[in-house]
Amino acid sequence: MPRPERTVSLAIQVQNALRERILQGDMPAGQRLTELALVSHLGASRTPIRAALARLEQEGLLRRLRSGGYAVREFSAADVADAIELRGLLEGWAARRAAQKRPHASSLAPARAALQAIDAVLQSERLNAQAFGHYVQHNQAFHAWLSDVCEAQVIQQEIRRACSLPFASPSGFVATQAAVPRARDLLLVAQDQHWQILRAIEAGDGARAEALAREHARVARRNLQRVASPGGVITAEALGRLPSASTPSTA
Amino acid sequence: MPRPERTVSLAIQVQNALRERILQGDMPAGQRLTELALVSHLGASRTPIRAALARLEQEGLLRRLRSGGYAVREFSAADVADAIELRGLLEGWAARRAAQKRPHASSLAPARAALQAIDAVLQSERLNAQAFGHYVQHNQAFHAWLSDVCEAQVIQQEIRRACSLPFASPSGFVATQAAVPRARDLLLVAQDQHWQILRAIEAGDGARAEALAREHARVARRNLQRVASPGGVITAEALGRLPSASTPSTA
DNA sequence: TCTCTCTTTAATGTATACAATTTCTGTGTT
DNA sequence: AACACAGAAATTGTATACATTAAAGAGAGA
Repeated sequence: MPRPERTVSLAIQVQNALRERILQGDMPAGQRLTELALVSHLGASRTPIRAALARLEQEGLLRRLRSGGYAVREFSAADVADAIELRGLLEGWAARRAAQKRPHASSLAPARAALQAIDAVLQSERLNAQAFGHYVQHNQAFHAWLSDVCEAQVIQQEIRRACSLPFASPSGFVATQAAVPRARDLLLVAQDQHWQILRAIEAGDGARAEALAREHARVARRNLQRVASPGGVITAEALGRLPSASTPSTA
Repeated sequence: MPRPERTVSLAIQVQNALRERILQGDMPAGQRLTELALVSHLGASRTPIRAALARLEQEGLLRRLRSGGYAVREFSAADVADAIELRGLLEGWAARRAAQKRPHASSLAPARAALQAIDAVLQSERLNAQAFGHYVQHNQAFHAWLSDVCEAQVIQQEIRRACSLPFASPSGFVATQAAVPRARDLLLVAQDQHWQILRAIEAGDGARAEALAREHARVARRNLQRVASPGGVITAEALGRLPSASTPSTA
């Protein structure tokens, strides 16, 4: 019997559509989003649009204006780096907690499966777009598993929030790496860390698991620095079609 | 010239009123909140009430129901403990970052002032309600300073969110301690940690600052365990008028 | 008596009209 | 020319009617 085929509410559709457009860079950072303009662009009425805007603010993609309304949030290179480190911090906590809980082998199985799949992807020396897609998929699975095994609702929620900023998500910069010559080398390093995190959890070594997860996030930060210009400022071109990261308003 | 006397929107008023009632335990954990019921209770129309509900969900006090609508969120003792540890994790990050930044003496001044004020409060051997009030006030000031000096917007935001759960806030259990016989002793320990955190930051010792801040949060966790019953379950009576913590639905 | 289905009820989702506030603009004065 | 003020436009905040969907209950059949 098929699932009842849940129709998503208009508000969610609007939210997704707006997120897409913001992340694609269609709306420049700092720009104010007026509800009426969105009404004419998206077709929905103000009510679901208001709801979507509120949720996108909570997601971190918009910021509230003092006088009311919202604007596309601006991210400096420092903000992006901090967001990535935040994720590392939380995942590190999750890894330590998971190690302390001494999970059964059955709990470890999905992680092992995800990592074996990544191993398979990385076997070929040259990676095409499809290979990157597979990497992203199984990478997400591993990180999702990591936030699950700690069995701490509160932390899971924060990890989900931290990863909602696309450039902070575990696979945030993988797509941009597709163009980089030595892309595979970076993924190999990350994958080695994956295995070591899993082994540390298996062995009940919480401190090591935490340290590894933190270091693992720094790989993403290093990739960010490859993309950013020497001055530490992210240019729109450098980020390509990724997030709405831009120069901070003060600089 | 006085400030323009900003009138807060109805939605905010509703949000505050609802938060108050939830935290006072007027609405039992798990209870569904229907908009129409709130309309008749609070006088506002559905629109601002919907907005308030959405924001309270983001605050963590409500949870969304699959079928739509919201219910008062239930917190287990484990949830509360995790929330406290999350705060310690974030504040630890902030402390380390602050130490790495080597802040000027002028930046340290407000922290020193807050701690000296706490010292003054703790000098008397017997603490009355007013003394606890002062402790809470300056304790909040110190922790607010801690999240400020790290100068990382992203983290500040998360700390604010983590502290919005009242039992996870730095002063969450201070009020409940007022009844405990040796209350002052616990505060003395916490205050010593405050000074050591400040010294570590001053000395640029990031690792020590982080470890201290993490340990500092564990003081709050120990206080939680004093309040919780032996089985690890928080009873409504034990928590008194504090948060809407209750037994989890599964147990 | 149980269960399945249909009807009824109640709740949320959406659209829109109105109110209040903010922001811009043009004009007048100094 | 600079500033202040008033008015108009635009934008968000609020209320409410309507649509849609989930939940509850009644009734018939097994």
